[in-house]
Amino acid sequence: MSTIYDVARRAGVSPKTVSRVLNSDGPVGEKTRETVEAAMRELGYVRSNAARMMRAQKSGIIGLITGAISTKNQPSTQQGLPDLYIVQGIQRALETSGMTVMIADTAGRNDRVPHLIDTFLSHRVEGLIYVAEYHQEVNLPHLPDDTPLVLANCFDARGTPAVVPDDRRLQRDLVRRLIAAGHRRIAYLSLRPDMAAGRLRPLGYREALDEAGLSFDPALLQHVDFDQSEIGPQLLWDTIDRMLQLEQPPTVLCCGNDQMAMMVYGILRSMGRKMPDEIGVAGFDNYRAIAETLYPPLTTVDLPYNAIGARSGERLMQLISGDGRDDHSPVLVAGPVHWRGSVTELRPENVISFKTLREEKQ
Amino acid sequence: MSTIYDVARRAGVSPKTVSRVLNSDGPVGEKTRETVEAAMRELGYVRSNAARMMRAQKSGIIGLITGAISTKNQPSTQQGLPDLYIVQGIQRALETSGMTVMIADTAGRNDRVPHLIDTFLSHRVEGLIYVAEYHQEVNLPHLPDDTPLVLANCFDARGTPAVVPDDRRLQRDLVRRLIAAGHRRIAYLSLRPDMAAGRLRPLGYREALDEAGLSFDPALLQHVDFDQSEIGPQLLWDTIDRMLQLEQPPTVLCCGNDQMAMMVYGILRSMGRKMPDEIGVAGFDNYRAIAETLYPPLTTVDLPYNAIGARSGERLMQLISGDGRDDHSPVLVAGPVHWRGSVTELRPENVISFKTLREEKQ
DNA sequence: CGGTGTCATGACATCGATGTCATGAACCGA
DNA sequence: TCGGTTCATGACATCGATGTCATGACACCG
Repeated sequence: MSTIYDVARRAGVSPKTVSRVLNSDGPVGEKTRETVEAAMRELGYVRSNAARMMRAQKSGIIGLITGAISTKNQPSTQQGLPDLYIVQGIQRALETSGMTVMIADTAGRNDRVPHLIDTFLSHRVEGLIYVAEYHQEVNLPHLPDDTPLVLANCFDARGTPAVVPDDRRLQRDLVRRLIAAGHRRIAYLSLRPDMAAGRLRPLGYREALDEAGLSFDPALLQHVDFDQSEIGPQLLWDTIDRMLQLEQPPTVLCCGNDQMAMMVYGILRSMGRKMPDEIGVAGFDNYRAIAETLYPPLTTVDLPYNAIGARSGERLMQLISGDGRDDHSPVLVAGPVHWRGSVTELRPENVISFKTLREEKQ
Repeated sequence: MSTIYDVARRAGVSPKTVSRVLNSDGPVGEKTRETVEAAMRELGYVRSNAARMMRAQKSGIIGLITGAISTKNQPSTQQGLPDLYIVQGIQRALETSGMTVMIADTAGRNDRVPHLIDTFLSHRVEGLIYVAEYHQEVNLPHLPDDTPLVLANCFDARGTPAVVPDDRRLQRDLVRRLIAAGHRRIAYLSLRPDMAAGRLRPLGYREALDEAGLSFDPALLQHVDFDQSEIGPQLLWDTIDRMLQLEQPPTVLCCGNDQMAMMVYGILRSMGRKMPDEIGVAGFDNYRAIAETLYPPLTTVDLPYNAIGARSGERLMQLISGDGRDDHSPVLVAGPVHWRGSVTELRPENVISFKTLREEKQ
């Protein structure tokens, strides 16, 4: 591959002049510039990043550590593709910055993280983002102080800058909307409580109930470990069955995520329940491949992974430029409710007394 | 960040000796080695890739170009996450090679590909892999001859080394299996014929019918552009409705992919058809998030994107080492049929005459 | 017309790791 | 004991781009 020297020789100028043309540094004569540009074209010259970076002491590289790529063939993924969308958002946020994003994958093994960090450091990355597959607490090895780090979709105990979903608010918004549609008996099939989502979302659920003056019925809030491959569906079936046997059965089932909702569709139909007229279903995530393809399409709330990524990227650029290095409060991100065919708006006479609530929603 | 010189000074040796410790090059005295290693530890030394690569004229970097990350929020993704799994496979294949994989995303815009290639060349990648989101023909800009390129999940007219799914064989294997299970009226809801998959898979379908001596009924093979967001579901509904009205209706519906199958589940149930007893459904891709979560679980055939990635990685390493540079035949990859609850094995008395076929399947 | 500035260009050093060659010490066999 | 060998180490050049400083050619001003 040709170098700046080759170009210089061919154009009959000094390497420095070629460099000037490349970077529009100092002044270059019009004719000289053209000769040099021609030479570069003819040789198919591409500037060496290694040499450049070495001189400049800046790599222009952002390192991204994620399991997005390799963890996606678990027996059944409990969530959508959060980390993937996050990565996408990061790329979008950084593409205007001129930085090159390097992605490294953990291959599902957290013990490889230190090694990946080392590789990145050897490339002298200017910043690192660690992306978790679901909202959780993590504990990364320490980094040299001059390399900023942002945690996306996770947080740690050291107060490292983090960007996480606002689970509580999202669930609250969704339930608010269901209430505004006239629903009063709202069941919630939650994720395992050892996950951040399984802890925070029920809080939002209750918050919405409280606001509307609806009493909380413990029988309607159940944690279901639905993605255990064997007994998961059975657990889900039993839980739903029990709820439907209640004296005042729910009119909507809120699911921990869209994938659980998909499973619930099959179960309700096997039970002979008509959706959405007899019973509605709501998801969480707005995992479009599912939410829009299911029949009827799924009402759900948008966990904006893209935005989480984008905000992470922005936060990192901020840190690189030296700003907000001692701001330790996490960035919370939320998204809109998507109202689709899987939940009925109950008849107006039921809804009318909640007019105010409904307006507030907007 | 500290350099080899800092380490040398601290250890009281020359930089070259430090280099020798790092690379286990020439001989180093036991005590010297320990001193140097201690110095490195104390300084938190990490070797600079830029300098190394510059000297060595080798980057140890493989470039990956894909839309895997950004294309995943199309209104409804027509396929699973093929390119993602492919990327995963590539990583797995390359992780033992000591190469660093750099992933660049097209952000859904093919016009950015030349720019990405330039970026990679400026990093002096030792090889490139282009990953397509679905099996198709592509046309990339020319590369300098000394940088090898492999096409994954796509091919071009120039005979660039390529690794693609064996769509024809996969569909044939699936239909063979259905026939072995006793099915005779097998409908095929195919993808658009302008996609490689929409052309090749019907060939496999017919091949399996021919083998078994079953006559081909054109009424049972329909191309459905199901992922047009508005009319898609309606088209699918009408097509299925028409097929079920036939004098001899099908006993199984083969779908162009698992996502179409998911939609078909909803439609059949809305029509009041019981699955799998009245009618079976089969998919394509073994997109597990769908196939295993649907109720009942989906019978489908495994399009092994992982393997496509792995083979691509291996092929690239081969090219880099100089082997098989003039082998232009594409690598074809297939996977197994996954038999799940969405299709019934018809009663033995129906099946018995096909014993031979059934045995052959194994 | 000499001095001062601007413009266009080049010589040279530098970034960090490492290949090449040189040097000195210890060691070995004859 | 001496020439040859191996071992341990260092001096120096090199990779390609670019920052710093220098140089020569004009132009402009008083």
